[in-house]
Amino acid sequence: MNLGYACANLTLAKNKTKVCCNRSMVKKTFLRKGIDYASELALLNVKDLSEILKWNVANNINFFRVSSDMFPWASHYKLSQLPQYNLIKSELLSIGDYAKENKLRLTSHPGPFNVLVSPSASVVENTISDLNIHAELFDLLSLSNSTYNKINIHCNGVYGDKKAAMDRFCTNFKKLPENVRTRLTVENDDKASMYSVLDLMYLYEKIGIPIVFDYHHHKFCSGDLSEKEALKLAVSTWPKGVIPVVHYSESKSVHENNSEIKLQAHSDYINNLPDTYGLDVDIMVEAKAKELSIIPFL
DNA sequence: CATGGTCAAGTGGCA
DNA sequence: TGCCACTTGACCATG
Repeated sequence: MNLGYACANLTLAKNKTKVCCNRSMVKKTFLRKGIDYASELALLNVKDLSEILKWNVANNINFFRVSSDMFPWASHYKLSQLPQYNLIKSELLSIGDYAKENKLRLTSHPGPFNVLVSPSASVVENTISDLNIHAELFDLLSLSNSTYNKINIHCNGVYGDKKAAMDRFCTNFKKLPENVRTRLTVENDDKASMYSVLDLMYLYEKIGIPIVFDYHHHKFCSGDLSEKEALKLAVSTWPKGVIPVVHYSESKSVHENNSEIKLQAHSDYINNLPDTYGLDVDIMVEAKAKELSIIPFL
């Protein structure tokens, strides 16, 4: 069992050097400075990914979610067009080697704008483009073509008919290149009207895509399964030889005893680790305090 | 240099 | 209708 955290390291971010992997810019700046500046930021982001992974190794953390914002405005150019592409490429290659040597599990979680179930062709197009960028990054890192290095998404839409939406997911899944398809996973949602683990089994049965179980989301969308049942079902969708990933977080509203905050929002820290019911899983902790939240449990 | 308004993208729930 | 929440606040104009 490995514990991991997502995207950013607060300890390093507070350094004078401001280590971070999601330097970006607003639209106006992108229009003004263009791909040259995007390249500079991307190179800094990539170098800092290396710093974070080194810190992780030094602190016995070998599970980490890579930021989806490594390349600012990446959907507007090909990575190979970046002026510093060769430098970025070689840096990523060496990070990939480092990850392999140290048995680091790297995953990703593209944002809520990825909607493979969308009835809109342009939304699906943009989704495919974003997923491609994630896969290209993973290829440059020489990460495995399997859900060991998952690219995990939600369905992100229902439109009044889950089955029809999931059918579109299956259709669009077939349009994805191999380096995305082999890594793609789906996660249960945190709204009752959306996709429970049980709902997502429909996708698994049709296209064999593994399900990431999120403990916190399950509380809001159980599909009438107990936590144990839903976890076991999700774990059963993972291929042999790949340890399933689960997500764990706690409610900010409960932590801070503040009913103004939505129950779904994530707390800074966690009080417990989840019950894995004897299953071997890697736990991605989604807490605002990032690495600080898991240190007590290592 | 500190700070507050603002920021690409999709969706659903809620006040 | 507009804000919040979602895997992560960061950028940048202004004072």
